[in-house]
Amino acid sequence: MRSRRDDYSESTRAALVKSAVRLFTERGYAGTSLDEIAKRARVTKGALYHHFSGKQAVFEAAFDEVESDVKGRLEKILSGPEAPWDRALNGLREFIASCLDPAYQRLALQEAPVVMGWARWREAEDRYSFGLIKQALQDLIDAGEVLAVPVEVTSRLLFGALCSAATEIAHSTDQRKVGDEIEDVVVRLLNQVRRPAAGA
Amino acid sequence: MRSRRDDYSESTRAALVKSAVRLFTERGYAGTSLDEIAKRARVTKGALYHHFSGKQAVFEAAFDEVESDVKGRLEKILSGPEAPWDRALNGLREFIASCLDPAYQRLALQEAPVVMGWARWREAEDRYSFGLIKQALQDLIDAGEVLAVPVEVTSRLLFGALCSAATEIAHSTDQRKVGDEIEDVVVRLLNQVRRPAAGA
DNA sequence: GTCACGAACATACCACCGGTATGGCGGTGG
DNA sequence: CCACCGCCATACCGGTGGTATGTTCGTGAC
Repeated sequence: MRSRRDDYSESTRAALVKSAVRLFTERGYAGTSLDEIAKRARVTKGALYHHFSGKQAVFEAAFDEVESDVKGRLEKILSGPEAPWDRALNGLREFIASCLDPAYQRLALQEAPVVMGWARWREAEDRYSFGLIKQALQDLIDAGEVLAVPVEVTSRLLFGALCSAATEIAHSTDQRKVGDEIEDVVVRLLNQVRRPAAGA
Repeated sequence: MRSRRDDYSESTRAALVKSAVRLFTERGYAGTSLDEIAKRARVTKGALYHHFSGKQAVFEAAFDEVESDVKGRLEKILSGPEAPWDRALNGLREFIASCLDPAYQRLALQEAPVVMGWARWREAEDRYSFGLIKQALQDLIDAGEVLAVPVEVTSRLLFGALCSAATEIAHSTDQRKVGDEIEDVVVRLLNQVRRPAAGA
């Protein structure tokens, strides 16, 4: 039976993660102290170290929090009822939109590879956004919508391009304009590799 | 007149930068202490703080060191006597090769945006590799080799894709195979946007 | 030659932060 | 009702970035 204490414990842990996401997004990993994270969650460092093994673990929890959110929205779109090509396109737009979230931008895309180490980050990304992008590309190929390409490296190229572009959008003064430009270029490129038989 | 002391000073500064490049590459920015950097250069932290205003400044000096190297090699190729299309292709190969250098990989591409802050990093990149890529793309458009595209965002997409891909290559067990795959995909994409009149 | 001066360092010290050890409070199961 | 233990607070330590101060020695003026 789930006890009252379990509720309390989970609540403080969630508060710590929420606090960590906020502060890591605002000041970065190196710029935020554990005392600040704990203080914002109205506890002390002792509580933090009870729930997490260290600063890295706190970061990874914040990372999972942010990634899960994006993954959820992407999954919903990619498993929709539309045609494969349209699902991919909508997924693309959704991913770009997600990248505009400062938390996802800084935590998951910028700092995570440095803080967690590239290998661990890549492993984690395989279970989140990158994994979905790879899957979407594979689906397009299986459906005969696009020419056969090496899925792993192509999705890696696509992922890198989108992350870089999204950062550009996020920091530009006219987000709408830059966003449209990028979507335009990507769609044009995708249309180039689209199989003639499937196209208009 | 250049004094003996100036020689000494420049020598120790260079030794500090070299030491910083080495250690930042091996252990990352957060993982290396200023004492270590100074020790490897056979001086103390006092000397380091005489030449640099702080840890960030040391990192930026190391960053400039690595970037200048890559920029030099790229400039040589891009300003060669070959046709624009071939120069671009050779530049592409050279850039991918440069990305395999652990120092450039980790320092300039991975940690720099986090350590220097994205805005400052972007500003610096405009004067280094990214600036050259953007210029190369502009040249291709001016020469009528490829379709007109928004240069800024397209080169950003390309740059992001290449960096991401290069990291993938660097960490893969069979670098040759993955490298060839990536070059193949990129060249195929580029050929898609190549103007029919200019192509074969 | 020598002497004062300042650049080029070395040394000593401080504040802060990640991490650990220990103490105490209160919900929970028996 | 009580002993236990999870949950959390407090106290403390080592290391690190940064600063302030001391020391050496090449340099240029006389």
